[in-house]
Amino acid sequence: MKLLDISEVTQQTGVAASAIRHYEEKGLITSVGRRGLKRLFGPEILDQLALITLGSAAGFSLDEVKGMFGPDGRPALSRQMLFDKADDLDRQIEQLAHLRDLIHHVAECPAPSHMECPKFRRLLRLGGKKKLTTQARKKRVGKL
Amino acid sequence: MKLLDISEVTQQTGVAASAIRHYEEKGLITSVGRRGLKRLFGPEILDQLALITLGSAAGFSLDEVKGMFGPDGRPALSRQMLFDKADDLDRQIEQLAHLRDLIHHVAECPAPSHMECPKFRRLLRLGGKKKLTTQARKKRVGKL
DNA sequence: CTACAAGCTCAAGTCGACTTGAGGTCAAGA
DNA sequence: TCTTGACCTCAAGTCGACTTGAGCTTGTAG
Repeated sequence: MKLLDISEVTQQTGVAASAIRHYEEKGLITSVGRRGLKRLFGPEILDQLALITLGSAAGFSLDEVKGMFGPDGRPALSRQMLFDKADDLDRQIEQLAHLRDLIHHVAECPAPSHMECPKFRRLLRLGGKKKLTTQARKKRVGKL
Repeated sequence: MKLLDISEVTQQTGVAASAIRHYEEKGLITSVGRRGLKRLFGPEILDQLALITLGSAAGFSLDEVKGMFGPDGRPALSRQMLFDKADDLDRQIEQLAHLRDLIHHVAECPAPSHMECPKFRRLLRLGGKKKLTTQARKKRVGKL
């Protein structure tokens, strides 16, 4: 079982070293030891980081991700809270799909002003009235 | 055609007055005039705010929303950029669906540690390798 | 006419998730 | 042994989207 230093982890996951340290500080991950000052991680760190990346890409805060599946893999959230989160995700998905349709329409519709296009307004009316039971957040997911 | 003051707009849209002023300052919307100091808005503001809310709920920055459909309704973005954004949304949707499945599994799986559950790891492996062509951001979408 | 609630402006603050920078440490190669 | 480069810590900074607070203005009800 090979131990990885932080540069190997960043290489294999694309997660910045500063972010990894940040996650450790917040208790989302733990290093298995040190060589001198340098952190050493077990191979499971790769899955854990994939999970953190996925969770935060989906709009959960680090604290929420931590609650969903902590470093030990045991969720700190109740079953009900997890189901609520899954429902939130479904609503978020609906919204995204809705916006995607709207954007497609904008790209294709010849009307000079979309607000005057009845189809656009109809699409617009469909969305945005449901409440989320837990917070969902959004931040930069990726670039170019 | 009735004019609305800012409190009526917040009432009908749920968007805070401070946010509305912020959007105006950033050029996403414009008020049609003033009564004394107080801003007056035309009824189209309701659709415009719905659009802004939807767009930013979907992870776009205010600048991006502004580009997608400015206050005049004419998109400042090329058709290609719009299609790219729509594709990004599709990828984001995939990720969200993926995480939802993972969370459902976490809620239902009896394994003490998810990292040891083969199904969990299989689900985990499926996601998180696609690139977005434009930035997608995430922020607070709603609460409770 | 006067008071007041509601809005206004402008500057500063907040929050989350990192990033950056200064200055320090240390394992390993020459 | 000496040097170096990779890492370290800790404090401070950044970014976006607002929110908050202080102090000012004004249409409208009494």
